[in-house]
Amino acid sequence: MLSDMDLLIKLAKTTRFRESRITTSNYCKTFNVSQQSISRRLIDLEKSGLILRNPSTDGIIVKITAIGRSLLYENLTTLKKIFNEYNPVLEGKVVTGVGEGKYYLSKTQYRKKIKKALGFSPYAGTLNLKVSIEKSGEFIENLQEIIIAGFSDGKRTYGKVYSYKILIKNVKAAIIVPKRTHHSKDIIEIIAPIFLRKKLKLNDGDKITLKPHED
Amino acid sequence: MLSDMDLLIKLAKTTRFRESRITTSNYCKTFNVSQQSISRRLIDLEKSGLILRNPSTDGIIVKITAIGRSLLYENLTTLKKIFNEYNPVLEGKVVTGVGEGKYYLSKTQYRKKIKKALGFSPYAGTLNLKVSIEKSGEFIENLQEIIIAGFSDGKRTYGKVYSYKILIKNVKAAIIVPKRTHHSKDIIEIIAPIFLRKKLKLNDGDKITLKPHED
DNA sequence: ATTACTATTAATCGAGTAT
DNA sequence: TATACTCGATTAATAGTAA
Repeated sequence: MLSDMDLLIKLAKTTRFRESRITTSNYCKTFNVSQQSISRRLIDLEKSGLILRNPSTDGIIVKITAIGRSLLYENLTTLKKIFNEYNPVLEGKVVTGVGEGKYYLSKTQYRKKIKKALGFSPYAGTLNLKVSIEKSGEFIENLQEIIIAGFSDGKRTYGKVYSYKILIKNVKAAIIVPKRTHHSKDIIEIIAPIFLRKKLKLNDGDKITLKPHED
Repeated sequence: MLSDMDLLIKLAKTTRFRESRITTSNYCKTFNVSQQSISRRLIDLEKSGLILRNPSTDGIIVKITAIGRSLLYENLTTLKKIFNEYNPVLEGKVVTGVGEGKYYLSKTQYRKKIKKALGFSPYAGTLNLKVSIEKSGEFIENLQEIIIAGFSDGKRTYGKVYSYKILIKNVKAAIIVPKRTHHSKDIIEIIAPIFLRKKLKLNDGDKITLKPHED
């Protein structure tokens, strides 16, 4: 039985994510199904948003979409994890903070919740790193998410904060992402039990590597 | 639609290739199919030799077989190739030849065929490397196979030889595997247009790295 | 050559249920 | 509780063809 993923992998092998001409009669040989089936399944893949398709009497111009590509990449990551070949790191460059992490860390209730959730009392400032949006997205996606619940102090409500445990030069730390800025950004904020800038002698522009940290 | 690979990946994620207890009712939730379908599909996977299955009224003890594992690994390699993350190398240790390559290279007809197939006239000896059987198997499996046809000289017939283009310290060379010894061995034989031992100053015990070579 | 529609056949799924 | 059988319902695949 031919799965979507099988067909998508075959497409990726032959098109390499570029606009390419294929024919259903070619494909049906490799999967040992009918020409009609390949035709229908390609239409299905298009309906699912995994490929773009431009059929003609001369073949079909296909291109794997970003969604299709990320589905394939997700599969790759899964298989790497299965075979213990997944050792992700994230490179970042130290920048002077513009994030709102420091504000959050000034609230006692957040500090208490962070201590409970992450196991350390955070230093009252964040280390800000400039990163590749794409790479940080992928890195963070594969970390275990720990949610710091929001709260209300009577005057206003404070939103939840997403946190992700990491190691930064063997110091246990965490990336924090306030819910209201929970979208891809090129600056990430890091909290730690110590003043990272001082203890690790970091200056603006220094490159640093983050690793996942699981207990 | 649930494919064998989807189910096998899920099994690999939860069992990590160890004997583990699962239940069909648990699995059907993640795939959004019926309990009966998971049951039947697991039986199918067993019939295909991909898993071992020991059902009871308390669940099913499953274990992914070597065949199942290699199918998953093949998928990993395919996806790595798609995302250009596949840069295989093979480490070997120089040993004094015990292979039969030299005999083959003494036959003019083989030499002519090699020149035609690989694009170089081979030096009349082979460089022998001791390698890990498992790693060399995987390395060679992923190289393009070029067959040097066999022939007959009237007295006897000479079998075909499999060859695989490689780079050894940037020298274009090839692994050769005579058909009659075409099984996993811990010694591989390399031919090249030059006397590798002399030109690369190699001695027994020296470690060397092979890379694939495509034209 | 193609792609892909329609009608028919084949395979797969799931409800009910035995064990 | 499990697994997994039978069998009717559903879905997918193919043959024949139109475009």
